[in-house]
Amino acid sequence: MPEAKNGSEGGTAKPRRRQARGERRIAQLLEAAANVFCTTGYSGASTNSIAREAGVSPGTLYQFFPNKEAIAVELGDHLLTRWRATYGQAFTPAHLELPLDQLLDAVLDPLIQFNSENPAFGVLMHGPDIPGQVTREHDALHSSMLTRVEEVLAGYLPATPESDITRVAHTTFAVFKAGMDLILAAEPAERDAYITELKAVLFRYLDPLVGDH
Amino acid sequence: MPEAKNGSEGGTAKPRRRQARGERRIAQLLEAAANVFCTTGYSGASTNSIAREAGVSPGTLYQFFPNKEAIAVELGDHLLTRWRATYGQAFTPAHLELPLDQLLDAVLDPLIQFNSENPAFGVLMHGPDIPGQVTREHDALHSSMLTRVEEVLAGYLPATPESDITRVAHTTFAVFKAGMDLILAAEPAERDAYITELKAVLFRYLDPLVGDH
DNA sequence: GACAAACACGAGTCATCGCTCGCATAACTC
DNA sequence: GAGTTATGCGAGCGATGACTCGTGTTTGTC
Repeated sequence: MPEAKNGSEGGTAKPRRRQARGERRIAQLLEAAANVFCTTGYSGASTNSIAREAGVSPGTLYQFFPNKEAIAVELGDHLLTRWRATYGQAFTPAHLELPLDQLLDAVLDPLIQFNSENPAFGVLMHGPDIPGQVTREHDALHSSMLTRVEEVLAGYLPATPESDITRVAHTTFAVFKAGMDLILAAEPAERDAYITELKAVLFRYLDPLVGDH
Repeated sequence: MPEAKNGSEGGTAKPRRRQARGERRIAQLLEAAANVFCTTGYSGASTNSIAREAGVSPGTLYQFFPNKEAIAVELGDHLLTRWRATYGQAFTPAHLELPLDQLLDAVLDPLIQFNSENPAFGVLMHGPDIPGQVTREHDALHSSMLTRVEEVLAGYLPATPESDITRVAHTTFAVFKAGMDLILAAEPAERDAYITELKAVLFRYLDPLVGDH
């Protein structure tokens, strides 16, 4: 993916040298944006409110981002990169050798932890009013993860038609996401119980399919 | 619930006689609003776009609704009323006597059909940018349904602590909603397969709990 | 210290959108 | 038909929010 930090213009946009102060401001603004997006959603978040949350003026915000969408894109890129790393670890081949219950622990725990620590991820990826570019990047990631799950399932279910496997993968994903929302919405004291419950749903769903492995 | 069609004023707001033409316009506007809400979400829908979709002027829209929120409230009320009827039927005591697999068929099929025929319901009930009144009414409905499910579960699981039952009910709901989204997003040709898949998830989740009943 | 470039500010501009208002037409009552 | 009320229109008002611009300050370089 080409690191195109400078708006949407193709060619050689001026790469404007940043000072350390500027880099700090950018990080500050992105964190502020993550907070505001979490509480009000994307379209509910005004650029002025993001600037205020970050403790800077609107003009300063536009020193670093060409428009509101670019903030979401940049934040989405950061989160997406870190998410890719997280799920890359989660799907380690060693994990996939485990029996289903331990496999679920090994795969889900890092993913759950990531979403707990980065609630903006869910908001930005699944919100209804998100800019097109973020949606497209998320869709690409989603299908690559889907393919990964399908490959794993296909290993367990060699005789099953592809369309069935795809459906099971989609269903697994949807259940994970629903459980994730439940976990995030639960009181901290309840979270572990809901994590266990999500694993139970997926275990009982997948165990009969995986069967004797 | 008091049928308060006239804005939010408490007292005796003038009940303004409607002609048949006016009732037709209202229905037309509500249907237009449902369409626009489905495609752009609530906050993305401009009152002008709703009026345009209905083929009337903005002024005409405000002849019948005091403000944008009232449109969502009125539409939400209609859908909520019909939904209550639907799930009242679905949870018929006779259905609850059935073995789990048939119980799931009997309960879920009407609910799935309703959501398929009224996609605005899901958008309005679960959207992130919905006016407070709709949210509150939906929350009330949600907890009443939750209670209903908890009662059923408590009948099957007399020795289980209340907090566990609540968690199972929440989880069941979340899985249903996720499956519903999947069904609505699927190609029409795929829908039946996804309906079956949703039932499979819930059956395998609940069967070990319900056990020998 | 001198110069340039990056950073910071916040009042102001412009477009959008919820909503109003004056006026015209249609329908109901007598 | 006369009077009244409901319905219909669409230009325009006011508020909001994304974004700009003129100006001043800090940082880096020589």
